[in-house]
Amino acid sequence: MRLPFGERRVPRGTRPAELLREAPADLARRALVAVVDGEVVDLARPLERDAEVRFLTFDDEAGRAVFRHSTTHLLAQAVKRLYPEARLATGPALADRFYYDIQFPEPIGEADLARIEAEMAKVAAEDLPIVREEWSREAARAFFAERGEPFKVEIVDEIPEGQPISVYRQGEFVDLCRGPHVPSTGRLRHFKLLNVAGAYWRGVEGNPVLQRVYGTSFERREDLDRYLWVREEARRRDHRRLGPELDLFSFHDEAPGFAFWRPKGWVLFRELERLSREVQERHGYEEVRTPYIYRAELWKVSGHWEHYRDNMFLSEREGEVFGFKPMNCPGHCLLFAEKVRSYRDLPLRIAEYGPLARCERSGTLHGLLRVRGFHQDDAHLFLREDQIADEIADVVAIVDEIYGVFAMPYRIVLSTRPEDFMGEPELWERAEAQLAEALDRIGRPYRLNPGDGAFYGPKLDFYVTDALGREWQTATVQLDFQMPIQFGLRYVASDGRERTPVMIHRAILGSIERFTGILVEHFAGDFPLWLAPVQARVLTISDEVAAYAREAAAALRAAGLRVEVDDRGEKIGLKIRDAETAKVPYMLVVGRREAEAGELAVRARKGENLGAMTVAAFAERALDEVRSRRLPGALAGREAGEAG
RNA sequence: GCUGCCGUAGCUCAGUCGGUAGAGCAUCUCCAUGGUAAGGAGAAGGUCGCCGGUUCGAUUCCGGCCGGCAGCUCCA
Repeated sequence: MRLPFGERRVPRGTRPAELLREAPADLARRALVAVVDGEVVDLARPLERDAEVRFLTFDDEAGRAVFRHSTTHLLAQAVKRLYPEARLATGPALADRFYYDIQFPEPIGEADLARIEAEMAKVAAEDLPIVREEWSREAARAFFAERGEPFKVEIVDEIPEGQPISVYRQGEFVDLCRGPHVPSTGRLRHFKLLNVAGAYWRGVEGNPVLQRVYGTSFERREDLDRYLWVREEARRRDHRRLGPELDLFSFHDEAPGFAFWRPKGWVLFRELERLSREVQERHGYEEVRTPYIYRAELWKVSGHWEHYRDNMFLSEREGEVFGFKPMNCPGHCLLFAEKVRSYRDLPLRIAEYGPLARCERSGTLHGLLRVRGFHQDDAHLFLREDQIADEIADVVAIVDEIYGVFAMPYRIVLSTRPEDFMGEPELWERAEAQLAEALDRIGRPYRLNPGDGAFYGPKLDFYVTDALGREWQTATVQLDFQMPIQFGLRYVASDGRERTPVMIHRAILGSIERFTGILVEHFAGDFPLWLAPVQARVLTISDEVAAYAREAAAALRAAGLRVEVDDRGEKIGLKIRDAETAKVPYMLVVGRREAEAGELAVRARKGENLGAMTVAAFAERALDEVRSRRLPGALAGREAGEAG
């Protein structure tokens, strides 16, 4: 046997667990499962031949999956003890959690989770060995039928001929399962049941509705605590709570899926647009504004009619159907086609920030993160095929610039041809290869996500990581050979012949609505100064300095800062508290002393006292912070750019 | 869209076993002019999501619809 800690000769039938006796203590203690010639198996699975044997711990993604999958069995066993009538369906591990779909005799609520959890703790304390057995189909069928587990019987029936049917036994509990599993229930100490939701058996509408019990588990207590803290913190930062609280935006029943931007939120929105314009102008983009509503004819040409109609807002007028645009590309194609284009004009980069509308299914709407009306920092690039790699490199450079500003690392995913696609498969393959090649050329790693491309082309999706370590899909770059053909777009090549340009659809922030929602949660409302809707608030100590306060505020506004005055007849403590709650970065306290000296007593957020300074000195300091788009303390040192 | 849950004042929530509702915060008025996270007093504020049914009477029970939440599915 070849082991990470050397080679060993052992008799046939030796178990990986036995090999661990000679392993370093840390590995021996932490190993969860073995990998024998690439196959993940139980530590108790006898070795039949010479092989390379490795061990997985909780540090390995696959190890964590096994660990959490084993926790689902712990959950199932506890449930069967408490509710013998419960019928088990399936219980897989997710990226950071697990769930088990269960049909309870009576629906349970989240209040019941603590009881189940307590029972799980008992099973874990019993430290029951988890043992694999292989059964005949008949035996498995009979067993689960007799135990009143119709879902398990159904699964048994669907296991292909020739594939072994394995069950795992821990104490009195036996579950149908492919495995592998950790060696005993005692390994699973740090777990937490999170929530209950409904789910159809096999995820098919019309099937019986089961209750999906979510939970998570970790090897170490502190990692579980950290996970739960992040969850709780995410709840506190929820943009749906903070947004209205900070006076940024709101929603009304009258327009489901469409945000109302209040003045303060709109400041944020415009600052993001400003950042985008600033960067893109430097990269040779030209901004346009095209119509919102087009005849159905256009959507038939672009392919949206066939592939995207269900998501479009359509209406009929004078016997004709019109559609509100869900994307800008067809409009930009019309613009491109207006003139005879030379190869010298390419790449032509057309940007637009106008409104888009997509009729998302009602159940998918979610605050600003998923809306029906939104704006993108959208652009369409028309180029020659030989310009693809350079142009993609340039787009990635823009991504770096923009996400660097927010200290958000990202990773890239390449999505390929979906089932519902347009055009010739060969063109798709060419486009997919070109995207991969462009990334290779600038040395950017990426992952593959087959079948997830847009209907007109493969794409690169950028997943950014926020301050809580959560990932969000934001930027997207889509390579499209189809639409230029559909629209009959041409340019005159250097040899005088007409050729079809290639198109790149790209957005960096993505939906600005969505991105604002992400930022609210990323910063927990504590925006960097350049984004803060109110950058400073002048607070008066008594009525007699109100005039001076207004004067100082006017001077700061004239300098280009967003400033409010709080001259209410309240105590300074209350005004500080209110400004702190509103997350105003600078509080400028003004009393008789400051009024006489022409100064401001500057208090930064979180109570830091910066002392008294003149109005001009504060303006200079603040403007410098705005211009540099500096980040607030906690994020300032964070690694930006690529996450690999 | 589907399943489950929810919808009472601007916000957070209590309450009515069927007899048209209450607290805190916010708002307004008055007193207090107070130096770094809540000064005091008073007032005003609700077609109890919408429509229908049952009932002498519905915010409460029933049904439908709308919206929200957790998921499923889908995705910027």
